[in-house]
Amino acid sequence: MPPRIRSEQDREKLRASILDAARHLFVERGIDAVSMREIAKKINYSATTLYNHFADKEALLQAVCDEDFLKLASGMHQVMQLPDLIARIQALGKGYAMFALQNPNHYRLMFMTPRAPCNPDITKIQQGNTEQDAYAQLKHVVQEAFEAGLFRADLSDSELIAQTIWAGIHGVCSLQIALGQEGWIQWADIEARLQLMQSALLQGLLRQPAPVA
Amino acid sequence: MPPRIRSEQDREKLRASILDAARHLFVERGIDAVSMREIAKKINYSATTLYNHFADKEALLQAVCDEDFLKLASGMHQVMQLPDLIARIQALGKGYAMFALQNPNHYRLMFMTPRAPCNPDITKIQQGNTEQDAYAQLKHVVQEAFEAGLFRADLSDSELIAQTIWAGIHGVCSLQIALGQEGWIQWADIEARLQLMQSALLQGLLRQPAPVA
DNA sequence: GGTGTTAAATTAACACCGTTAACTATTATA
DNA sequence: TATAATAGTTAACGGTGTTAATTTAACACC
Repeated sequence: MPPRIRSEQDREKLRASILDAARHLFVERGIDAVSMREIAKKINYSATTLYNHFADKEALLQAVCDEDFLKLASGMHQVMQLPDLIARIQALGKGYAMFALQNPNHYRLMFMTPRAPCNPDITKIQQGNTEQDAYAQLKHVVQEAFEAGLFRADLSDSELIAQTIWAGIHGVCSLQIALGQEGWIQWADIEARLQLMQSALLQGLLRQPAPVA
Repeated sequence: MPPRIRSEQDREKLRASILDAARHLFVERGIDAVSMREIAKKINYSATTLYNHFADKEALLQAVCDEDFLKLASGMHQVMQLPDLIARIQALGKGYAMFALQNPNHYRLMFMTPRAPCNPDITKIQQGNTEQDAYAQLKHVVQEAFEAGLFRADLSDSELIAQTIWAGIHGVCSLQIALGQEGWIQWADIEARLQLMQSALLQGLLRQPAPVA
């Protein structure tokens, strides 16, 4: 009932703990199944307190997403050290898929759920900044490979190439997340599906015949 | 207030009109944003009447989905007449993508939304029946092509191949549906993305070097 | 030390949601 | 004509996101 917080630092702490609680519940039970009241109860506050830190549920969701985008991007960033361009693309795909499959509910929130016609400018992420935007990293390395002449001669748009690679990996991951439990499909092993998507796409896009698996 | 319906036929009619109203609203505003009360109001009934025809919202949703699956499958079925196997695969992909992009909210419901751990056996669709199951059709033609020796020699699992092709097309469509309006991505033309995904995948999977676009 | 001000947190309330129970009015049948 | 079944209704329950009004405590200042 009293203000338990006066310092700006403590305020940040509470904000973070709201985000944490929300993230845990979202991951555990999915997005729509979690109420503001539950999130609040988990950290022993009343629901209305959340509104002192986030405008509404959508904004809270967006904040959780932002953190996840950063986490994904920073994971990717490590991989960007690899010297070989093709190996780098492959490692990006692998890392991206790992993130998706290990955080299916985050991934769903981030890449499988259309939100406000377009994400308003509420997000704190600097899109295009390779340190914060995983897609920008893929775009960058594909661009490098393109300039090195590694792609088929009839391909003239490196952004289109990057988007195709992204879509391929995303397709495997998102089908697995959405329908992986469906009994009526005899899913092949998810590793095999990812592997084949990677190799087939690269084989189809690269000038040189066969990349090393 | 009175029973406006006595014959079994009229009962079917009402059921169909509920499905229609639900579909329209879902397509218009998305799934979660539509309430049972709204659906009912649209056909001038009270909300509880819907429960005489469908166990709950989930079941109504499932019924709408079932109809869409059938529609998709029957669209695919026409294409299966094409004599050339590769052309058939390409046409399947094209038709699938058309359906997805023209019915984004249906598609979201069908392939981008994980529901009950697995879709219970409530569905009326006969999975595996090529007349009712679009995936079964793709599987079938890929199997044929596999047996005709059209794929790379190191590929030994035709189901894995089919799932990879599906994932590729699905990846392009679902990214478009979920993020197509996002301003921070300079999306290439959707037709070009579909085209490249098709040609690159086939190029990477087929034994013969280049399929005809 | 008393005073006002400000900020954090709470309770109460609103309008809506999916769903169930109880009820009403009509029809078919006996 | 009485009875049973059925199609539809209203009322209600517990839950949702969110807002308004209110309490409580800490601070700044005279």
